[in-house]
Amino acid sequence: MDVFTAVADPTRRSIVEMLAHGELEAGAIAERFDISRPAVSRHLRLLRESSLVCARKDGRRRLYRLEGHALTEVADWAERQRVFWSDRLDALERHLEEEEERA
Amino acid sequence: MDVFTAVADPTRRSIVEMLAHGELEAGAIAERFDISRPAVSRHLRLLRESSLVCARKDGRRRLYRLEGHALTEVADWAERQRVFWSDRLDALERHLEEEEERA
DNA sequence: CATATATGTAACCTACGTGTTACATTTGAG
DNA sequence: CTCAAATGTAACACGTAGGTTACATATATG
Repeated sequence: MDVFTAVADPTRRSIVEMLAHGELEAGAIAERFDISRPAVSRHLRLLRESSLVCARKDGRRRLYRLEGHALTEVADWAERQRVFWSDRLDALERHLEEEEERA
Repeated sequence: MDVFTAVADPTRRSIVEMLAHGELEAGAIAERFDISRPAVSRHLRLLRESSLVCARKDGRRRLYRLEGHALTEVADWAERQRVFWSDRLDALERHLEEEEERA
């Protein structure tokens, strides 16, 4: 699964947000959702397969943490398109659009 | 449809990339894909509904162009998570350095 | 006005993603 | 050794996304 698809799911985005603040074990992640633990486990696998997170074993627990690279891919793509777009517009057009948005 | 889901589809990402370089009419977009025109038309509608693009009529053609905000939403989210993550990583490195100093 | 062109909509089909429950696997503890 | 805890996997159900073809809706043009 590619990174964009991985991040399209709201549950997986939430997991990414959790892990952005630090390492968490699978159980701790699962208990923050209303869905079943296997469902969360699947999301974690998809996040691993898309390289958004990685996991390490600690006894019988698995500790998940965020992997920066994949996130950068998303941010960079979106930012690059946005830059092309804004370069393409001249200052006047941009100004007029902002006027319309305020109206 | 939310922006993340909109951007998860490779066809729609290609359309966004095309439009980042300038306005295009529906037909010009459609002919660059192997799928049927109605299929592309649907993608365009989804992109409109998620505010990634907007369209204006010009005679019997419809000219599509990129809309900046929605893209920014994606870029900002990804970048924000990445920053939290790297801040967290810096903290860990600092912690480990302190450990070393004590050793 | 009649017709062709450009585009979107509707109805339908299929594949796939996401949920569930039941089971397997690993590992710490008594 | 045995058992419970933590986690992942398998099999299945089901909704929805995305493809197709057929049709509808403007709008330019002869």
